[in-house]
Amino acid sequence: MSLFAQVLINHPYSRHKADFTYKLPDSLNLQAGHGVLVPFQNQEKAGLILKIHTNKPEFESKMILNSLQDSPLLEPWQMQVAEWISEYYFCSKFDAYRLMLPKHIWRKAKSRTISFKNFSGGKLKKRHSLNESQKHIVKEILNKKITHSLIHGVTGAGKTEIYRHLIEDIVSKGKQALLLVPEIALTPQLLAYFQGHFQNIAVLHSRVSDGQRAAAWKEIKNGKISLLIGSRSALFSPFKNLGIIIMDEEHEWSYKQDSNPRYHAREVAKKISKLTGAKLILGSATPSIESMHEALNGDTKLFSLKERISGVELPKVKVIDLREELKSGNYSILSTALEQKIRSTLAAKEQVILFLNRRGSASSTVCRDCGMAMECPNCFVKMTYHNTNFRKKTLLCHHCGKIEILPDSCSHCGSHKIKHFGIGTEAVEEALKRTFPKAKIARADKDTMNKKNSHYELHEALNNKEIDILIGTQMIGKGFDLPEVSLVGVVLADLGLHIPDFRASERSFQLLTQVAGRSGRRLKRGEVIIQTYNPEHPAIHFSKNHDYLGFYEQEISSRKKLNYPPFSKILKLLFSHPSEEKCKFASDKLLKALKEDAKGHHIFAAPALMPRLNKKYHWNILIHGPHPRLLIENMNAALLKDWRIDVDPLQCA
DNA sequence: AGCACGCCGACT
DNA sequence: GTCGGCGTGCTC
Repeated sequence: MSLFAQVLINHPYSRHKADFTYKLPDSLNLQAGHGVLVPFQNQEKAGLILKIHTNKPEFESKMILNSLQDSPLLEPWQMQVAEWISEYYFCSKFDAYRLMLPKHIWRKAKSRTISFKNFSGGKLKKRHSLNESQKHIVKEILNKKITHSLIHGVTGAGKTEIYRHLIEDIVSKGKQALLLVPEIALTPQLLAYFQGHFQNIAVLHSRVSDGQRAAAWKEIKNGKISLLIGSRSALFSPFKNLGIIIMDEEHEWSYKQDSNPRYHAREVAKKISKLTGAKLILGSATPSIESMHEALNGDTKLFSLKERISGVELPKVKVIDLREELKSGNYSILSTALEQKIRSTLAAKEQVILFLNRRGSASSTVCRDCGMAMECPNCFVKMTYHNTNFRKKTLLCHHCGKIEILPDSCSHCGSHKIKHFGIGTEAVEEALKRTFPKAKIARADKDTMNKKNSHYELHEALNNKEIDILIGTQMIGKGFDLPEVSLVGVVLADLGLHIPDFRASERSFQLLTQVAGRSGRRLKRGEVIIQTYNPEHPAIHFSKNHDYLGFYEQEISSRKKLNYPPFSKILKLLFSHPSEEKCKFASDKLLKALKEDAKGHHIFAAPALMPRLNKKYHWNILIHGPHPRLLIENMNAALLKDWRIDVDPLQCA
């Protein structure tokens, strides 16, 4: 009986039609997962065998020309993950399988072999022994019955040591380990930590070159790599026998991809864990509400580390009510208390970190005669005023990058009365220079951290005490382990609080807790001062007492009351077009079709939070309820053709 | 997405 | 005649 193969072809048309049927030649021993060369139109194209069967198609099928490699490109579990991703996230098989296949696979085999950069060896490190609670957690997690765990551990509680012991155990059993990190900036220090302990380590993230990626791929596939440290895409590496997936900082939003396919690494990791039998360990000081809910009510086992290994207490947090500050006549950026505290910290020769989640000198620029605010012509948002040596008197759009010189008169009425409102990191830097002229002050935001070594250099400068006060955006919230920092100040905690998104509060709490954790990590108890106009807001109130569980309880009860995830599901549909009319029209049409059979779901259409970006208008439809996917699964494909689909969106504004 | 095929106008 | 403009439709 003759055999046929369903082949996914490396051609953009595969986005529309998933696969093509080819005849299997008797001469080749092929199976699902094999890369092959096929005739397509009158060319030769690379493809991937998805399935082999005996059903003779109605049309005349062509013959597979050759196989590209001796053995299948993909492990069986990878193919199942790709199929699942394409179904669950509503993306084409082409896009789903592409996640698994590095670019080099499609190129004709070149003889040039790239030497693989293996981050192993280094001098063997002295082993710190674990404390009792760490030992207990390692022992429990290694218990066969536990497949999913969540480690909730305060900053500095020693999660990394736990990870190391878990990995050691898995590797000693001849299995492979995957350590996921939310961003590249965190890889160097984790790598440095693990290098002295493990023999064959690879690192994989977006900045690794194609050649190195291809080489690492090969070494993971042949089982030589025992530990892979990487960002979310590392999940798709061809592990032969994966034993453990550890997801550090599991609450981080960067674990969700914001382009097609919009997958969440945590959900993919759960799927891979199920398919391969690998253990899944989530770790965070501020677990996502969803993960904590699952740990308290579902099949995930919860472990808590309440104390820092150094024995140093968590920092003392003081909340300053800026309303009172205004009443007492202080209109400056720094409250009296924060200014005094900085002064005494500098006097004690200790370091200060200030945090403000907005860059630039001013967030809006307004004509005081006609009231016009300077807006970006491409994106209808206020332009941010920048005034530094590097960028003098400039208006910059933070969304599309449009730059304009600040006009000396209003383009609308000609008035010269132009004023800036709202502060950013540049403004804080200026204020600090005026108030503390002798202090060494540095700023860390997207504008100053634009070089490859910026992170490293900043870290070095801080460690060598070349900086007394560092002012920065959220990028300084993670990754710096700075023993000399004893004061952290949050200049304005309110910025993220009022975004119309049900996760705004959770996000603010995580950010504040993360930033506060930078203070006094090793030597002595640190201090944190949070300036805000909303001292009673839960995100601020609970971070003051390091009360994660308190925050969780109030947040989960509010989610329950409003029927938000994890008690329901959300699906977001996105449409963008240069014409606002087209957006409205498309939204109306789809909204109407969806509402015909809403199956008890809330559906609403609205312009996106940023209604116009880069000369394009953006509209969203949110479907909210028990099973939003049911509404679009059987929908006429033509209606959804121009829409992008975001399953379980993080941003619901 | 490409690349054929095809049906018209301008040109040696 | 025939070269080439790009509009339409197909790819196992």
